[in-house]
Amino acid sequence: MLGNLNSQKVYAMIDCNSFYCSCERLFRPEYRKRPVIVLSNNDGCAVARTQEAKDLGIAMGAPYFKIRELCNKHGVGVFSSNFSLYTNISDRVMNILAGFGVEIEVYSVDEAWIDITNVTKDYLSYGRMIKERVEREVGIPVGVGIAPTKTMAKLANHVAKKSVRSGGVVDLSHPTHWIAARERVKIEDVWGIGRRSAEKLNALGIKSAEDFVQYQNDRLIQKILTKTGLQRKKELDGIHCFDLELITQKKKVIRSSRTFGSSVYEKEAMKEAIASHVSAAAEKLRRQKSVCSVVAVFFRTSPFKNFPQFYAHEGLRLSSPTQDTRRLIKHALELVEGMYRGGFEYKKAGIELHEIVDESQAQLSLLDANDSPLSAKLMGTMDSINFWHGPKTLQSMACGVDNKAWKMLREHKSPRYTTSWYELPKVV
DNA sequence: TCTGGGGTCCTAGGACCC
DNA sequence: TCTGGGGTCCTAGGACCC
Repeated sequence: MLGNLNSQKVYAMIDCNSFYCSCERLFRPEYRKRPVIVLSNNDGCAVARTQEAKDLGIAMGAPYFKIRELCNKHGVGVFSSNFSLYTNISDRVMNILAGFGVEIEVYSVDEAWIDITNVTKDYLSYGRMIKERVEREVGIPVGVGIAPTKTMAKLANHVAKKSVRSGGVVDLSHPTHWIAARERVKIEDVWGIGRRSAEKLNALGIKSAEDFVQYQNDRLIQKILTKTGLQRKKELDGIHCFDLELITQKKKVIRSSRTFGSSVYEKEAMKEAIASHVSAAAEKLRRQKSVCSVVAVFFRTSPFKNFPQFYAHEGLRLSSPTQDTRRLIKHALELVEGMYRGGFEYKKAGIELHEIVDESQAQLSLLDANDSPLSAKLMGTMDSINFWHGPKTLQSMACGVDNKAWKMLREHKSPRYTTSWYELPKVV
């Protein structure tokens, strides 16, 4: 059903350009015109690239050891990821967007939709104003896509990024420009159509977003792409299927995992790593005021290596829900005890918390001790110490005291310019 | 030497029950 | 001894996102 015209919405999708790289550039003006990349944890691979870096042929996810030469040769600015900086800059951008007085869905660290249906009649000018203000007040360049559905606003945003002529703002609020825009966008660049689905659609002769919309057999589309895939197709033709999600949903699964800085060969080191991951995940769990009933542990060797491989992943149900780091560590370490096999070179480990529910609606167990009031107090104190004095100021002994062996490598990390008094930028 | 991390949603298929 | 259909719940795995 199309719904009547009065209920027609207009959304703007705002997306920061090469977000992590743009954050690094803020404090390093000498890189404004030069290629910049940001590396994943452990300086493993490139996870963000500026246009100049893309033009050099640096692919998303390219392992750093394979592109190091190229980077040196072309004077590419190379940075380890600095998430406290990016989150902080992201907050500033989102605050400005929220300040326009409309509904907002923060979709990721660098993207948001806002509902601009009733704030203006001239959507294009409004989009330009949004772009101009974010760039002036935070210094991060953004693209703006405007359209009656979320999926089409994403598409408009994509066109805005590619088209120099658009000046970074594309308005598809009116159907006149839909066909031309959809013809420019490859099917694999449509939001929600990944590589696998694109291959299947290509086989049906669907190459562009426009081909997709024109394809008549919706039953087949649903079969290939599932229900949500068909909804995306409709949204590309202006039919509203997805509302803005205004309330941040609590996580249903919390995961903490990491590749080791250097390989782990000992069970004790593995236990320290696992305990550290539990600590991080449990802190997240408490921050969203939840408890969990299942903890799972996994670890693995490197799939890129020739040597004997081992992968283990096991979960354990607790007798009652908890948010107590100590209890979670205890059970996670029991799992490690049972799962660990010596004689392998371990490269990665992590934990997951499942069956997460609100702490207020946790089932009371009469047989087993729930987290006691004392536990809540202890955890609360620990969280606040770590908040004010920095992560890991206070932690369980199980996490180890000197775990250099598996700690991650971050050789190119920029200072925490905005979140640490000790690392403020200096004006000289 | 060196290849990320953290999520969500959907479906198929098995187990089980009536 | 044999045959059926329909419903629900759970889990594993695929696919996608940034």
